Amino acid sequence: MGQSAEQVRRLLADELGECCDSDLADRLDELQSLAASTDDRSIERDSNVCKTLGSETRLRLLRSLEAADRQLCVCELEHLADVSTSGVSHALSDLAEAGLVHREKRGTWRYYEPTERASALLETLDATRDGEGSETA
Amino acid sequence: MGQSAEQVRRLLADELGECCDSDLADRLDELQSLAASTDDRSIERDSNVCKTLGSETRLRLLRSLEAADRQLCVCELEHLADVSTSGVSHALSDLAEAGLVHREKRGTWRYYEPTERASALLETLDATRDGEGSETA
DNA sequence: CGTCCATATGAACAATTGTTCAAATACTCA
DNA sequence: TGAGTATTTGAACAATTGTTCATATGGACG
Repeated sequence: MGQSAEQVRRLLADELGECCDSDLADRLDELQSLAASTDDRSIERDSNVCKTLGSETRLRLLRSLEAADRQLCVCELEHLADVSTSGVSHALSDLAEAGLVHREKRGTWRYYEPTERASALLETLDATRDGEGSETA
Repeated sequence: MGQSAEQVRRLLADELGECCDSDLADRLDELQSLAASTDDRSIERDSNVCKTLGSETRLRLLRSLEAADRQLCVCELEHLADVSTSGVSHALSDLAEAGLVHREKRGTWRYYEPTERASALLETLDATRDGEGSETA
C-alpha cells in the first residue's frame, strides 16, 4: 500500500496544510476498514438483483405485476412486453431467480407476483425519480 | 388482440366457472390500462439506473462512498475496487451519468459522493436483504 | 391412452458490456 | 514557461447478455 500512503499523505497536506502522522494513520485505517466493511456476498447478491432490474423488458414486466391488483400469468404478460412468449418466460425466470417474483402454479397456468423486495425497490425508484439528475461538474 | 381475448376468456372460465362477458371486458380493459400505465421514459431511466448498479465494481465503489463519512477521490477509491485507475474513472463516470453520484472538483482531485437516489436505493437493498429468497414452485 | 395448450428449457447468435492500454486534459507548483 | 500528477477519454477486445427458434415438459380433458 505504499503508493496509497503517499497519495493520502499528499491529500492530507492539501487539506490540513501540514503533514500529520496520526491523522494519516487514521485515514489509512479508514480506507482499510471501508474495504473490509463491504461484504462480498451481499455485494454480489445485490448487484445481481440490480442487473436483473436493468433490462427494460424485465422491469416493465415487474411493473405490470406490481400495478395489477391480482396475480398475472405468462399469457397475459406476453401482451405487455414486446417479446415472445419464450422471452417472457425467460424474463420471469430471471426475476424469480433474483428473488424478485413469486411463482404459483394453478391449473395449467403459472401466476407471478412481486416479492416484498421487488415492491420496495420499485417504490424507492418512484420516490426518488425527480426530473433529470443534477450533475455538478 | 384476438388471441389475448381468447386466453382471458379461458382464464375467466377457469376462475369464475362461467363465461361472463362484462368481466371479460373489465379484464381486457385492465390489461390495456396496465400497458398504458407503464411510462416508457421512466422505465428506461430506471432500468438504466439499475443496470448501472448491476456491476459489482460500480456497486462496491458506491457502497464505499456511502460508508465513508467524507467525500472520496479516485486515487483513494482505486484501492477499494479491484480495477485499474482508468477502470475506477469509467465506473464513476457511469455512476454520475446515471445520477447516482455527485462530482466536485477541488484542486487536482475530483471528489465523489452518492446522490440521495443512490443512498435511498442502497438503504432499500439493505433493508430487504433477508437470507435467501424463498421461491415457491 | 392421446391431444391440446401453457410454460419452460437449451442452443445459437447479434448486441452490449467491463476492462485495460495508450494517449489526452487539466491543475499545481517551481 | 515546463515538469509532475490526477483524472478522463477512446479504442480495442474478451466476456456476458437478451432475444428468438426449436424442442421438451407437464397438466387438463376427451
